Amino acid sequence: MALTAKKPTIDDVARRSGVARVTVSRVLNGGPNVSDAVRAKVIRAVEELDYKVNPQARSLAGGASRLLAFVFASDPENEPNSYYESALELGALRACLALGYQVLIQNVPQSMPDRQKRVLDLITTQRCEGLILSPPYSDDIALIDAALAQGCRVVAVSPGGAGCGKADGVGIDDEAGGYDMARELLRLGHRRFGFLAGLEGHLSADRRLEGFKRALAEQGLGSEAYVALRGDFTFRSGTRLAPELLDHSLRPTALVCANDDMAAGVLSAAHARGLSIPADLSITGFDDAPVAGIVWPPLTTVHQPVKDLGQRAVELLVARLTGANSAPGPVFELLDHAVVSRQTTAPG
Amino acid sequence: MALTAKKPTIDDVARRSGVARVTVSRVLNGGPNVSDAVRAKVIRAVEELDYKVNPQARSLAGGASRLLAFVFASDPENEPNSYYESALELGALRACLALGYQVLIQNVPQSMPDRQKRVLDLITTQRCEGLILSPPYSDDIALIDAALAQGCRVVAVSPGGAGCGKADGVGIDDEAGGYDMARELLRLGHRRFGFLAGLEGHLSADRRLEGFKRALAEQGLGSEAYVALRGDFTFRSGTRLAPELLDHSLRPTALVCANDDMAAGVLSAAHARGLSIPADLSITGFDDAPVAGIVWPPLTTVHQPVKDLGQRAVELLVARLTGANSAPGPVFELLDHAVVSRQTTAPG
DNA sequence: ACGCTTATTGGAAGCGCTTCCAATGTGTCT
DNA sequence: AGACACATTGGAAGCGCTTCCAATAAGCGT
Repeated sequence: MALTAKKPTIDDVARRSGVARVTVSRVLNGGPNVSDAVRAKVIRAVEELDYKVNPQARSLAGGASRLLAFVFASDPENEPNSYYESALELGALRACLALGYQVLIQNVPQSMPDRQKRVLDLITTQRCEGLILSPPYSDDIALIDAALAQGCRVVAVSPGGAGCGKADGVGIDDEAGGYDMARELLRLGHRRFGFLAGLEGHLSADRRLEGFKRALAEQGLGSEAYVALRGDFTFRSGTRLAPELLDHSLRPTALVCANDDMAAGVLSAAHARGLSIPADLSITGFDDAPVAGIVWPPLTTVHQPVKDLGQRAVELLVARLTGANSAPGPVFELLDHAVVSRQTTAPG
Repeated sequence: MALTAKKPTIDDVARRSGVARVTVSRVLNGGPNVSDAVRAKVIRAVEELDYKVNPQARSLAGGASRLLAFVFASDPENEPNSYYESALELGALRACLALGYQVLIQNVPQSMPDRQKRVLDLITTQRCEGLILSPPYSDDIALIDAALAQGCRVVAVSPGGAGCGKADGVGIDDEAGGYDMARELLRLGHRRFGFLAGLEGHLSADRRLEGFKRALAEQGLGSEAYVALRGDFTFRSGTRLAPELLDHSLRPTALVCANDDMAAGVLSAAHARGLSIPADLSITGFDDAPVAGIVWPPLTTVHQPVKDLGQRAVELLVARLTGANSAPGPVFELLDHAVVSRQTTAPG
């Protein structure tokens, strides 16, 4: 096996460029007070040697690990491939690449008994400086507080409630998303609805229901106009719960789902009982995941820029870490959503 | 903001347990030659202090970063959520958690001009000790050689060809998978086929076509019995290429796809032109991704244990790094596959 | 009881980098 | 011209850990 020549160190660069180690360090970190001539010399030496800083050494000396952690909750056994989380991760990865940070992906199912400790240990053990929390962790105040207390910055992705008060956040206006979707259905003439909500604790998803209710209320429609059930965001929970919604005495003409996977499940169940979609029943999702375009007919849904959420989350975090953002209170960044009308909705 | 008390160091533990720093280090690393009494004392001190080793310091001093890199190719713009890669990643994550390693996820689209350098830089820059290559990187001999030359261990996931000769690997027998699927279709009486292959360079996916051909050949069927096209593994490429397959003069009665996403696309296109599946046309996929159960009717496909592939990949890698595996040549681990007959296949 | 090996412990050095602070040089103000 | 600010450089210390090697204690045969 070809033994690798030892990697060049900062001292090699210093020697080669005829300056002190500390000067090289300054150049590497874009520090001030370096003359152009010296800077050029150093940069040339770096290139000639193909020198790369050792992040471990830098972290040890400087106290900054440039390590972020992205925590998501989905249970691999149930949901091996949640679009929402994959896309968030991809966005985070992309931003990290651009910013020179690294992100440790951590999958901590809600079902784990010691899940909070698990996340906190990650910070301690790996020396992560920042935490990106996806739902439902983004609403876990105790966790956020604990992380903050350890000096770890945190950003919540799509927090639904009070989480906003503690940490920075990114998200869309889920309430408005639910409202917009309901408005569209009302416009089409629907007056009796089924609503398939998400897992308990996912506050942002619950806000979709609230927006839905608000739109109904504007038309003078109250709780007599809909029946709501809770699924777990999976396709299977959609197929499982669809019958209960469809057979309800209310006889809904439209089924509104808190995400696309469940909507796909509902759609499948509707097919199975021979319903013609959208003629017999309108179905809507949320997220605009790939599955929305894959099912037949393609799903009307609410688009949200999930990849961008992941990206902005990292950017917010890094802004805090570098001090670029020194706002005293938490900042929340709102991204746009939009109803995408495809072919599972029709006049009711 | 509550300033965090400084984290305890190994010296704190040493002081507290009344031994030397080096002894604590020995206990922490499970080293030999530590008396039970001392070991117990140290462990107690560690617990009382809630001490965690600093991985950066350990890495700097010991030269082992315990960092792995997982490289995947999908272009986020096209395929934000490939089941195959997500599942691989999840498996890798799980194994890393168990083994005390960390994995850096790296998305390097094939379209990047300097993709190989990108991957190698990752090793150098982040000091990764091991590389997990998913297709098509698992067949990139130049990349594998370069990584190996840098002293980085590598394991190829589902290599299709010569990659096996250089690095350790895990995978299923893709050739047999293609063969088995074809056998099933032949058994159902089909004699004219369309085959939707994957992207060029994905050698393991190509082997599925080889297996398919072998099964046909066994029945005396040659190239007159099928028409093959190349897609890019996406749903969209399935819908796009389906017409060409269906309208071919051969008039295939079964369409065999190299993965489930494309099969779902083909299915969708078949629906669009009013075909009744599987009565008018049989369609099969490969992978047994969630989408296989989501489309209507559910897809007949070849199951492969993708999560396990990711997990075993990490385990193989770590075995090399720790010396647990010191086989002179590369080892290849074969996992099981199985045809899963659902409802897109019927007698032809 | 003596020299020997073997188990257990600790001292010291140093991984590659950043931090703090002192040492120069250069220009400006009065 | 002298004092002073400022820009530019380097020396030294040390981040928290592991490695190498020396030191001591304990066990054993004869």
